[in-house]
Amino acid sequence: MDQLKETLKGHHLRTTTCREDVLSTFITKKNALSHGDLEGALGENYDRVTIYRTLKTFLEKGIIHKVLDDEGLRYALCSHNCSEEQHQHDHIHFKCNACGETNCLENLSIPAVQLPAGYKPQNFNLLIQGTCPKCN
Amino acid sequence: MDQLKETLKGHHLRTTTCREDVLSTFITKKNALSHGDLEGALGENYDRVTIYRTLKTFLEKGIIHKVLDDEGLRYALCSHNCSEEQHQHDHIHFKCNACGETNCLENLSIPAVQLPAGYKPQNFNLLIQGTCPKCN
DNA sequence: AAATATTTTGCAACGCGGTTGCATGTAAGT
DNA sequence: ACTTACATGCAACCGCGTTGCAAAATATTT
Ligand SMILES: [Mn+2]
Ligand SMILES: [Mn+2]
Ligand SMILES: [Zn+2]
Ligand SMILES: [Zn+2]
Repeated sequence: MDQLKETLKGHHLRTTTCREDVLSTFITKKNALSHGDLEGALGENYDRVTIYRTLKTFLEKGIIHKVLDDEGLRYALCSHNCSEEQHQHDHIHFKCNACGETNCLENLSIPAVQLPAGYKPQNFNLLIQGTCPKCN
Repeated sequence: MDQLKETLKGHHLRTTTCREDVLSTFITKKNALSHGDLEGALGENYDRVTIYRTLKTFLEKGIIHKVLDDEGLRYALCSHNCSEEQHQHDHIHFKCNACGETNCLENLSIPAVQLPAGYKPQNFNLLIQGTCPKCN
């Protein structure tokens, strides 16, 4: 059975060509993608709105996660077993100021910080900007 | 001499009532503010565009810095001696999911991380979301 | 294989955040 | 006071993202 269809089924989603193409794009390009990137990659095939809705659905079902950025949101594949119930993303994101790519550093977890009394942390987002190995 | 005027002069900016009011709003409310927050606070006094331009100018001159957010950008006062030449912001930002406020934790610097070979880091942005002391 | 129920898509329209051009108004230096 | 450089308001515009609704596609049942 097709790998893409299997992933979609695994997250309780109907297989549609748009979903397959969006998922496939995330897999082949490995960096974080904005809606505009996808629109560029998938061209005239799908309506803008459909891509927005696909991203929203993928977010909810735990297929992708948001990546914070100082200019516009991006999305990246969830590597591990995220689902509708649990998203876990304490890894670092790196944005290259030269090529503009943003990537997940899946192996690097965000270091713990000692917050002042009264703060109850739940989510962590660490974005490091600089130059990536390719542009070095 | 007025404190506000002095700050503006110090960053080589002309004193205008809009700039004074925006700066004053940042000082009295202590949390990070969005453009919308300022529009709400300053009401009918100024055009939206003027507020946008004031924020842009303050950013460039080192009076405020951007604060990352999972939904829309915010801005906060630069505490130390930022200028046109140097912005230094390695402190942590905390966003409360209850009251919605985002604050600078100026005393908490972002812990160093060991990046893989080839990555040259320049900027760090750490956003922690959770519950703040007030909403605890 | 056909019929049905349910979800997904495309289209049009809209709202919001942010930018630009240009004429007018204002601050600062002389 | 006069001049110059900068700041503001207004109008128009663009891009991102959302919503409502009818048509199309998918999954399920017969
Ligand atoms: Mn990631
Ligand atoms: Mn800050
Ligand atoms: Zn790069
Ligand atoms: Zn709070």
